[in-house]
Amino acid sequence: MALKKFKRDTRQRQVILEELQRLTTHPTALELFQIVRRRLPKISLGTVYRNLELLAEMGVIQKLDIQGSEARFDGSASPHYHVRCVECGRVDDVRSLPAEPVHYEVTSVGGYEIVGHRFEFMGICPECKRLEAAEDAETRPPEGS
Amino acid sequence: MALKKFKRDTRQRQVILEELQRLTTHPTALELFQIVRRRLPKISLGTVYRNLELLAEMGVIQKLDIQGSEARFDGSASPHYHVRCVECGRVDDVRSLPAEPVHYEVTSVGGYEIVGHRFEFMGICPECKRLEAAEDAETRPPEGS
DNA sequence: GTGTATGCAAAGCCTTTGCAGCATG
DNA sequence: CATGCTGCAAAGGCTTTGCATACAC
Repeated sequence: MALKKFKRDTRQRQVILEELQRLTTHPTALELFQIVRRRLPKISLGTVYRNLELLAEMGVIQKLDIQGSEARFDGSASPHYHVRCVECGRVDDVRSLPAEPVHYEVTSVGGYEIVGHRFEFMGICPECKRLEAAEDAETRPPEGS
Repeated sequence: MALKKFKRDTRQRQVILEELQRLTTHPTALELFQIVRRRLPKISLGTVYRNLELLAEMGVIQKLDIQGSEARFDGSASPHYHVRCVECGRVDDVRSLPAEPVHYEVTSVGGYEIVGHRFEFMGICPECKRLEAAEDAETRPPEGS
């Protein structure tokens, strides 16, 4: 759709995009703000929100509405799914699945004209699994430490 | 399992559940509050939130975290997917799909232990399609025919 | 009687927005 | 230079929560 939505190429916008694309962690606006602030100490959170919204509208990045979480942002615009750790909230990419599981099979549902879909996984990340295992090992035997 | 999470059977809880189960519209907390208030004029929004949360935890109802929308609630606990109208925001059930499209095929993703998934459709509801068609007919001068 | 649930209202969180000055094209 | 963008801070929308009281058991 609209690719030239904005007119100016500001330093703030550059850095926000750069840092987001450098990350693989799908940060929240606040997290990204804190990172960007290391390079631009004067930047405001509002500017981060405004630019993320803009870049997402342009299709340069993706805004992720992950369940039970604030908005997170993905520096990659290519369609792919995500897994969210139900323990710690981190979000990772799922690149092992095709991005069109059933969408194209379902063009009409109950009178709706389907225009898209959302699909995401909930799981327990390796780190949290490790911690759980450690806790179990600690809890099970009678305490002794 | 965790069915007896709460101790008391209050009138507020009864009415909230009754009204939610009567509806097929997946109301927001506020919408349900306004409906319930017709029967219990003194009820507070906080009570509605607390009970919805509780009932969802118990598995009696479902809390839906639909994209780009406040939380909505579904009086049915049976797993099924939803379609959200991108125009007007209404949410309907999708009962024509099995509730396990790929989840059971994906027990592990990038080191995650998968415990669930979310899947929802975006579309244009019949009503909004009708309105769009009407607008088009109005905007576009009738040609030829 | 005891302790959970309620009503009320304030507070919390994330996000958006109004405004005046700044910097980009 | 014109004006889109920024920083600041206040406001907004949804949800949660502290507290004293009411009520289910």
